[in-house]
Amino acid sequence: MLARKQAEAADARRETEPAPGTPRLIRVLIADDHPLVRRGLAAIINMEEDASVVGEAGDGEEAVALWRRLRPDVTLMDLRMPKLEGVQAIRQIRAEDPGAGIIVLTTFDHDEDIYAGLRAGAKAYLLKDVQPEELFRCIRAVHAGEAYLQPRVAAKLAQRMHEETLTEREVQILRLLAEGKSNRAIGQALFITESTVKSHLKSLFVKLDVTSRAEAIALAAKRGLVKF
Amino acid sequence: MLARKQAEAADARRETEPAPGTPRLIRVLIADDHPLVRRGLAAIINMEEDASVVGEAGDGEEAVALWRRLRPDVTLMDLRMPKLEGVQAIRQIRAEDPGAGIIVLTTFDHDEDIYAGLRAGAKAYLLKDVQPEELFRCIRAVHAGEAYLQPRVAAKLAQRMHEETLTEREVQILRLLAEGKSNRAIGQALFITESTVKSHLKSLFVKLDVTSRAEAIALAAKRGLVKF
DNA sequence: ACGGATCTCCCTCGAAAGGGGGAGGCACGC
DNA sequence: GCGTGCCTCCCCCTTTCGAGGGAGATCCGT
Repeated sequence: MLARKQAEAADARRETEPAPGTPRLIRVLIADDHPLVRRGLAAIINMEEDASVVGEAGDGEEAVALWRRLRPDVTLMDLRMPKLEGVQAIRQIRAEDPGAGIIVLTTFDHDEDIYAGLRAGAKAYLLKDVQPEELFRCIRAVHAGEAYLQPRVAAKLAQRMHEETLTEREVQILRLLAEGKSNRAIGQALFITESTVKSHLKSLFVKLDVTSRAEAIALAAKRGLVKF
Repeated sequence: MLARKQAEAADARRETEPAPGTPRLIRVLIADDHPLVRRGLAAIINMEEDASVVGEAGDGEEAVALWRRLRPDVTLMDLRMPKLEGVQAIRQIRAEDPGAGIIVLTTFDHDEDIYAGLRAGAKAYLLKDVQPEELFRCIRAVHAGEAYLQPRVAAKLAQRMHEETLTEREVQILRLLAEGKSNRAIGQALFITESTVKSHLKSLFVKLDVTSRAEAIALAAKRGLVKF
């Protein structure tokens, strides 16, 4: 698998390429919707002796397209991006190469995001408050085929295991709830009766351990189940 | 005022200082709680010929302290930071030098944040999705004593003008509401009766143009009036 | 001294929301 | 084929909300 990746990489060398002479650089692709962050990350990664940024993507679609062309060793992927969410982009990439080394690099420490990111196939999940040194360590680890988790992230993930998982329907209802809709409006939106909505809400409240819809919204926001 | 700033800057040259020979560099201080972002920003700013990052702060307190020591020409300030919020840090700095050039650089485009940042005395408000070129332009503008607003930010600000402003009490109640508290609980928290809470809620609903507490929470979250 | 804004508290009343139960249908896995 | 989980809908009942009024107190700027 490694041999194959190297071979494909050889003819795909295009894009930003600051140090061509040096042998065996870790080829990094950056996907982040903030140009400032992309350029900043690229700058500090390129300062490292063993890594080189070969491409930058500003949204999920671009990330997948660039990954196909460049076949980077490591992809740094933000989650919240236009056009295609990071999680979806990861799925598409992993569908083509299950061994692809992808690092989620984001500000969100919601357990839901972490879980979704890793489930999609990311090898590592880093919060943007990491020290640069830790990022470099992570890049090298993923390049070597290893997984990498920050303690904080691992703790969040473990915590999620102990939490009740909501059904698809419950999440739908929770989202509509968070938009401020009434039970009746939720029912109309989902083509079910108000009774059914209440029924779902009941189990929802039990699972989230709350007693009011307002509490439910607050908790859902904290966990990243709904986005504003 | 400019002359004074230059004079003070002369003896304060310490910290990170990559290009000392070149004359009249714009001396930039970065305050952001993400080391990765700090280093990234510093890297690309230092690539510019006329600017140089002289210091990096990881929280609000550090930002104020470093600003005192370094007296930079321009300060890039994130809003959400540990220990001391960006807005507070801006206030403290402006209290010492009303002419201080401060640029808010953040991901939040909530009108409330924008308003608070500029009211505190920032000369510019940039969203992190700006192109690096625009950031450089902004730094130069602020260094020249000018204000700088992105069209998107200006639009948000204009929009806010047409919105009803909430009273202090109403904001307090809105925050407790967003935590999922009942009217009674809110009353107990604020040492007022439930009737009074309802009374405030009435005007709150009218101002926000909503009909339920859930809607109010959703809207407040969108506007940045409450943080999760 | 005045209006205006804000905060405080009170009333009623109908409409939602929440708590307690039960129950049928349906798909999925063991 | 039988349980299990999920979705659907129903009942009753109590509590809370939200809408409609009104009203006194304070502070502040003019």
